[in-house]
Amino acid sequence: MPKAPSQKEATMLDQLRRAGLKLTAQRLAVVREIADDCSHPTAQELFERLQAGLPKMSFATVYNTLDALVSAGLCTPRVLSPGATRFDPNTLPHHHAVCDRCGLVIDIPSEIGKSASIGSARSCSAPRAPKLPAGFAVRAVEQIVRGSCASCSH
Amino acid sequence: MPKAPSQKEATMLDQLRRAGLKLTAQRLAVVREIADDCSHPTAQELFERLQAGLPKMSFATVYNTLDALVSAGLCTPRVLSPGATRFDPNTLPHHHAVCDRCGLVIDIPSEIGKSASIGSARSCSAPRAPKLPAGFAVRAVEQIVRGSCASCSH
DNA sequence: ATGAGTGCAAATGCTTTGCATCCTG
DNA sequence: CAGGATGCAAAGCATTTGCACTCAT
Repeated sequence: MPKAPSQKEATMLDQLRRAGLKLTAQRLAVVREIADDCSHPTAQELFERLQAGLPKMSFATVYNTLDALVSAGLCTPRVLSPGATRFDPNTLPHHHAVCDRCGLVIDIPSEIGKSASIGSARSCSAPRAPKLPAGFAVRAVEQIVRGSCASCSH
Repeated sequence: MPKAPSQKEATMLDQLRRAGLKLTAQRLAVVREIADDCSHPTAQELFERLQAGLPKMSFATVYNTLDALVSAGLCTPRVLSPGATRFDPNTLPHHHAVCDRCGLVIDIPSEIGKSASIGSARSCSAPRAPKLPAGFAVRAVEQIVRGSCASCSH
């Protein structure tokens, strides 16, 4: 049996509707696939998974839909390593840990208010950034922690 | 007249020699081109500039040489936006400001010891990273400040 | 019914690879 | 003079584009 729509999924569909975008079978499938996926999939990966349910879906549609989600502010493209853009449905401020060896990506919630050595995206997003070039208007701050995950460090 | 070799250039060549790599005309040219370049050029850009002095140099050689520099720890590949890897000869800990509109990349020195909301790479590189996944061995922390540069904000 | 959305296939852009040739150490 | 390095061209991926057709609204 098909699983029930998650909260996140429902919200994303709702926002797509509000943005005046048509809810096609392909978009429903992409949203369902990515809404609760914290693995930061690439377009390739999503395409492959979606083949199961929609054998005729094309790459172009996957990219189109992801672009629509990005434009609607429902997910963020991330280039965490060379080769492929990943898509991140987590719209809360957070950073990423990336394993150099296996490529695993793990979300790191930014702890707002904590006197962190790693600042949160929110607290950094306007003031306090040190020595920024004059006139630079900050929109977002990303942090990437590189290293080896538990499995790869054995 | 050809400009005199910079300090940085001389050091890089020295380290390549120490690494047992042959100093070919192509490598000399790549090192000279990148050593004091803080614009974070792509392989394409370097290739185009190098054409002037070495019309027969191939792409493969540019990539080979850059790989050699990276392996020797003399420069770092950076994927700051989708599409192309940039090469960064600055080996001191620092972060980057990236302009969303024109793609300009600006180095931000990490101010070690400052109680910064943006932590320095060094101070973050082992302890203090909040809520890191258990067993994750940190090698480096990157920060990317996204927004609009002075010219693009007009 | 109408225009946004889709599928297909070809094109593009960055990077890698295979192999014969060259040249540094 | 031997093995690393180069040049060339073709192959490999990720992503984009053009266009005729389809379908959600």
